[in-house]
Amino acid sequence: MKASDILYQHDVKKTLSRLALIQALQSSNLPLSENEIRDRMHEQYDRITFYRNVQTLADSGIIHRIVIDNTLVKYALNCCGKEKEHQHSENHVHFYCKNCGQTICLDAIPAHSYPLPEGFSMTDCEVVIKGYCNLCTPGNHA
Amino acid sequence: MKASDILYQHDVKKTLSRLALIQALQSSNLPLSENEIRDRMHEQYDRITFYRNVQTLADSGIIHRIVIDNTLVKYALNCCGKEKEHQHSENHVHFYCKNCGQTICLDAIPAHSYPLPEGFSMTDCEVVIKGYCNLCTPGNHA
DNA sequence: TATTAAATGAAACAATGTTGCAAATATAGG
DNA sequence: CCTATATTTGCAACATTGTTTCATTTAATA
Repeated sequence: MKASDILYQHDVKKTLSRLALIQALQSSNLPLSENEIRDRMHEQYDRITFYRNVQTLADSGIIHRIVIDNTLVKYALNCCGKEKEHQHSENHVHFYCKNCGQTICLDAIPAHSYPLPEGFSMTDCEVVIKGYCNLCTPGNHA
Repeated sequence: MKASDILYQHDVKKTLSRLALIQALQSSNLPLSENEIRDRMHEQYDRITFYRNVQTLADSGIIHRIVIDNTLVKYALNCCGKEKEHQHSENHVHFYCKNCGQTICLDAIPAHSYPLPEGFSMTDCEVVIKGYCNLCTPGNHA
């Protein structure tokens, strides 16, 4: 889907930096870090605007934030760039390769539901699996 | 268990700042942030030493790190201060209250195992559930 | 096209995490 | 107990990440 249509459908103002940010994410089928997005945005990248826009786009449901650890955050378009019309499930599982850094949205795998203590309520469940991808798992030879 | 015994059993050198760090965590039955630990360490707290020691103690299996999000990390003793002798399970579930900030180790709940794509391998599974604790859930009146 | 509210980008700040290095300290051996 | 040695500590300086204020620019509406 066109970046401008995504913004329009989510009732978010169309600006050059937002279009460039969405297009950067669309140029990859994997979630990207700020640095990876910056490299794809070229001149359009401004750090302060970036922080504000990822907040705005996350709030409006266009993208989601994946916290790999306290020093690494990745961003991904909801619906992962596919043309699916149905709303992206917020609570799916993410995989991070500790060797190559590749991050994968396992959209097909919903986060398991865990029993909470009496009186507690849940709004989000974030699951990050760390390990090695098919290319980096010892013993696999690509 | 005494802090010095914990260090000895894990073959980590006994120093004042490590003892104070462990004792700070022992003084709470909930995981603590750096600031919460700092307040409990008083004069013994030094920021650089703190970062190095949490790394050392995590590597040796004495504590574990809970990344709530990119701007908030909590630390907890393995075995959660209880006198259990068995090794703490690395992959349990954590709960974070979005209202009061309280973080809870749900030690009894092992992280669910998720199917990975062919050729992938897992080393860690981090599950953070966010929501509201019993005191902060709307509708509950303490 | 003019109006208005929102978005941008610069500067300055705040918080978090890291590295190099000299001084201090913990353990092991005598 | 004392000395030797390797580790730990704490300072200074730096790097990265994220935020706030405010004047200017831009997008959407009438």
